[in-house]
Amino acid sequence: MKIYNTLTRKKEEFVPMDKNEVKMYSCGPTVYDYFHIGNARPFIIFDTMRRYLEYSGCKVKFVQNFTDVDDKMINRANSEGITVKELGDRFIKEYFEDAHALGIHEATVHPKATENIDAIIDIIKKLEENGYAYNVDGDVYFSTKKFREYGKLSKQPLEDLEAGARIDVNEHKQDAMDFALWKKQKPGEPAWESPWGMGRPGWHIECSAMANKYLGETIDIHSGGQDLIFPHHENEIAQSECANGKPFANYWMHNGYININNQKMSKSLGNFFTVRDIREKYDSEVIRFFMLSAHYRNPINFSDMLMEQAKSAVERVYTCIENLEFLMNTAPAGEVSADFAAKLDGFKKKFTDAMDDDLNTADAIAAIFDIVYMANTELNGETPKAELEAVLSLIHELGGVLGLFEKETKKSLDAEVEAMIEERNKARAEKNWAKADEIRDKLKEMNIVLKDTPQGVQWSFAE
RNA sequence: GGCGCCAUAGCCAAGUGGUAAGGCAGAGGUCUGCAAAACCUUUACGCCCCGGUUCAAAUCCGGGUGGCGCCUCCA
Repeated sequence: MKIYNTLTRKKEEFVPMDKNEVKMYSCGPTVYDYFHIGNARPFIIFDTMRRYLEYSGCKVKFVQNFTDVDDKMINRANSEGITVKELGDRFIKEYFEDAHALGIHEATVHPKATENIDAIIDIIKKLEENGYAYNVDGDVYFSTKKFREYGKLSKQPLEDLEAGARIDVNEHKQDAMDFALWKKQKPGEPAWESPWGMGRPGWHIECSAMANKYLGETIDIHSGGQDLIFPHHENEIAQSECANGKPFANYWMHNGYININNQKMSKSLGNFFTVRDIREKYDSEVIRFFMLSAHYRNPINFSDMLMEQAKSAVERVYTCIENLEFLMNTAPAGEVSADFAAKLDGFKKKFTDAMDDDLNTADAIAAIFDIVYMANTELNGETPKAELEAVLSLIHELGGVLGLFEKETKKSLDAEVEAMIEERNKARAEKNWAKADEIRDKLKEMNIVLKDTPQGVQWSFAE
């Protein structure tokens, strides 16, 4: 598999350090609010990455943190009149609700910053010992000038960064580009004991500490949104590599933004939609399909029209699945022919080739639509049951890698509906169209749509 | 000022040297009592513009134009 590595700005063959366990770290949410659709992109993308690695036979240790203490958390907790912990607990719960709905598997570990203060203090101590950190009256900073490679991820030499830096009003820092590792407690703020006095972790150190603690000094893949490249990921590299003297991450993956009218969606611009809100209008799989319908590094626009398009596309696949399930009822026995098996392998290869090429989910989805087209055009009442089963299972197998088409479609007809359909069939046989339509309308009110096909009456739930 | 990304049909979107995937929407048709679904056919002589390299360019190179992002918390 090839991965575009932000560190080298090239697509590279992915070679994990340990074939038996890929180590992945992805920056998780700051749990001060519901997450928005822009936040959801990396969650979905890297969940898909993880699923695909697992599908390919790798074991994956996937760590995604919760930032549950920082300025935003504190401000929000204050304005709501609750503690930072209460706020964090609440939105961690809300995160899981939305994440589960979106088919995002739980990470192997979801560490919280506040529960890893020891690890954070340890790494700051190491940085101090190694001469990269300095303490100014209880605030501890990282000295960027000491780390020669600072800027290697964002490809920005320190001098250029400094030239562009806005004035940071902080007389404690030795240099404008230095950043806080440990922040001295201010009145009313949550704080922990440390060698530098009461305080809390800085913005970037938690990821270095938790990646180290749960995955080791060097990890395979580190991922997140493009806006984290600088300064967050740059600082993580500085911290981890200066503390451990080893490369931090071998591959850096960054997803593009979700835009509204071609402008980045963000909390500060106020042009965002929460997943919670969108879920009221669209099925979660539609949201997921939308995310995966473009390459993860490209920006995508979000709009109702595009969601409607995604919805129709998802429905096309489900219609095909339902049709196949329907055909199964009366399918003749028989084996899967060699030709047919080869055909299915071809689809599978197209799918894995696409995924192997830097997670090209758009092409992978196209492979699934190729299967749909084949099923719609070539399969019918004569097709052996085994072949229908094979197609269905392939759609579910490949869909499962993307977290799509996983919904249960099997229905259990209750006796009442069955009787109504039977009654309508009788009416149709007698060419009593008025009565037939009346029954069909009644079923429609019950959210059941009928389709008259050469094989008999097929039905499905509307929507 | 520094670093970087993007530009493909009405809409979305793959494709990085070999002659334009896929989805949505539209049109015509098949099937049907009607409908729905499905299927078939059809929709870019061209991939922002201008040059260049090549037998061959959406794809590589140079120069433009337009849009966006990071450099400040941000996925």
